[in-house]
Amino acid sequence: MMKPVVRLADVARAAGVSQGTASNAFNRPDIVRPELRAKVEAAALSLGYAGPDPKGRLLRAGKVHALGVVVNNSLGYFFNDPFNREFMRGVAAVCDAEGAGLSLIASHDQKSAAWSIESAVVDGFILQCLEGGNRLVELARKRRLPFVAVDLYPGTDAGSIIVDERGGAQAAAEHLLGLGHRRFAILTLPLIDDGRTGPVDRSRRDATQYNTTRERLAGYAEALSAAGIAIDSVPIVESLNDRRAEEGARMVLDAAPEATAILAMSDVLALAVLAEAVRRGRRVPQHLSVVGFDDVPEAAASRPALTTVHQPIMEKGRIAAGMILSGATERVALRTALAVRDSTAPPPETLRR
Amino acid sequence: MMKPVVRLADVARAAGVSQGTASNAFNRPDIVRPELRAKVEAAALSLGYAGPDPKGRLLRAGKVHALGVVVNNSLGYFFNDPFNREFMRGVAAVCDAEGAGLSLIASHDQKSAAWSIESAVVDGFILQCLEGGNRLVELARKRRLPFVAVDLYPGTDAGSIIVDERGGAQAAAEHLLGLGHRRFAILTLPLIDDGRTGPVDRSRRDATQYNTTRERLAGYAEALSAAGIAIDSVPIVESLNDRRAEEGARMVLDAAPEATAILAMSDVLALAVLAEAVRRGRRVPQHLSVVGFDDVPEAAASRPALTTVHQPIMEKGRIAAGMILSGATERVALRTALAVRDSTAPPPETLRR
DNA sequence: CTGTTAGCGCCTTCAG
DNA sequence: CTGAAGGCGCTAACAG
Repeated sequence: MMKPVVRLADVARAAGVSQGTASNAFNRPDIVRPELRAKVEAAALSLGYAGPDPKGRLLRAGKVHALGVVVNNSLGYFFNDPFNREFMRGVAAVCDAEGAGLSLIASHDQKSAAWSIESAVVDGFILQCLEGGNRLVELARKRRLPFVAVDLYPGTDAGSIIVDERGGAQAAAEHLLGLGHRRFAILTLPLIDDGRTGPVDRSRRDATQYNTTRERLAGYAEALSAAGIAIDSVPIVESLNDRRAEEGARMVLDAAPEATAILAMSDVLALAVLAEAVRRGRRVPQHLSVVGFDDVPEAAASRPALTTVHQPIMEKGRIAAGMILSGATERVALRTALAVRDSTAPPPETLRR
Repeated sequence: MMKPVVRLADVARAAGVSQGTASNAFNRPDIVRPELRAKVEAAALSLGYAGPDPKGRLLRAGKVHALGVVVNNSLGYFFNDPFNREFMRGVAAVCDAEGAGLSLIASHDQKSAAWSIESAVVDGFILQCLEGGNRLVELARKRRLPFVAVDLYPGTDAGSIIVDERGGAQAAAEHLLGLGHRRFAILTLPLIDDGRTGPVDRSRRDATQYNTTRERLAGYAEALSAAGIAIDSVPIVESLNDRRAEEGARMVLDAAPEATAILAMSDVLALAVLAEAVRRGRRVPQHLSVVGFDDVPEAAASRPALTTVHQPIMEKGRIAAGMILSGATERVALRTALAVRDSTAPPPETLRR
């Protein structure tokens, strides 16, 4: 007794109808005579027919009605990052509403990424490009399916959703400057895809690979330099953006013990700084001001609530999914806005330079 | 210029080889003469061929090499729940390792669930059954694909992964009893799929639909009754397990102001109680002990660190994914273990009854 | 090594 | 309303 896979033709034969009619009985029950339909259903039941196989339908229909979200990290990391979670809520909302499927495509190593993208059964891709997106763009392009790049502008042949990273970063720095801070340190997201962390020198800074990081750094630099503070004089520490943000927080506080304000390039990093400050007995915002970036849900819930640069994360997910499912792939630019909360205040009097 | 979809046959023709050879050039490049292969590649390039279409391959191969995770909530909720996240990390690890795809199948309403399950292109399903799993089991069974139910035993025709819920709950209650507590309250996960929250009376308790909830309640009841405390004398409050846990925490503390120990049926609920206790100025564990269930990563990181019932969440995900991908669907039972941390202590002297 | 051929399972014209 | 037939795009088996 091997595996007598029963297919539509079998059901049709057993029911004594043609295959076309059997198909209709399943897919458009209303147009087939009740009597026949019942016969088909009975046959299906007695044969143990599983219903029309999506694989066949797929090939026939051409369209899959599903989208793939390509993640350039392992899914484990992906699910732990609040930004991604929020983003996926937006994507999922649209998929839910449209009844579309959602495939997760992890690409923790280069080969597997290529293969996954080549063989994903989807109508299009959403590329999470925070880090290392260019590779993914190339892969997706080769597949000749619509795709939209998030946080990266891949060219006119594809969609993209970007936010005003630079303006947001600038606003963050200006906010601190306005409060009277003069001694800064920057805790940055990775600049280069080599896993290195720690203090960043100028040559590394100039070699920045990642779009988002570069833009945000540029925003900080612009604001600071307008206030007469050269970016080269500001300690910059590079950190990974997962649990290891803890280490980054330690490093930046060690590297710039005299800083009164930390520009953290993500909320995950900023929250890690908050936690590390507590550990060191430095009160935020009385002794130290911290500004994040992204405005993930955790930012508003932390104590003190985090001052950060808001970007419409869920909205990005919604737009991205909508673009893929509708087939239109335009370029969308969204704005950022500073959300001032409780983690920033004027520096201690004695430290105002 | 409509849509000149180019397929393998076109490439083959253009390259002057047979379709079979063209196929080999892509899928088994080593067995085709380099010269011909180059010709095929050149033809593909000039025609703009996207590579073999997975849809065709799929139908041919029969196997998809992908699994579907069926979620009976909206994905938005799903991603916010730490239990699910941890579980998915396990699933994702296996998919990563096996190069398998991962589809998310949300089923926020009944019709969409049916359709999603019927039309998912996967080799099998993982059913997250914490709430309302039976419906999903039926749907999956109809599809005649392997599936494994998590936290539910669907019968011998499918896989299942369950943990010793009852024993874990019992251990939690016994721990508190051992510390000297006599005044309890229970904050429970939903009993019935009707969205109701608040105090639970006996008839509702007896009508409990959800397996996990029932087992955990039974565990609490057993331990308490062995200590001479009738479950009917213990205030039980039902709460949703998302952000609305906050409300549940408020309700249970209102309903049982004199309780010295709260048995929370999940860590999400327990953490909400911790937060609410802070708001009310009740110190944990000095004034109030709290025990959770699940041991999500947040439990160990909270302050105070949460005493809770550990279950191997990620391991469950790993096992589930492994079972689907290997085609073997057995029944697996895992153990729970109490993790004693800082949210439990003896009750205040004056309140030891 | 390469070419030919036969489906994988389904849906949808088109003719009755 | 029903039946017959073609083809979606690909791969594997077989014959050269």
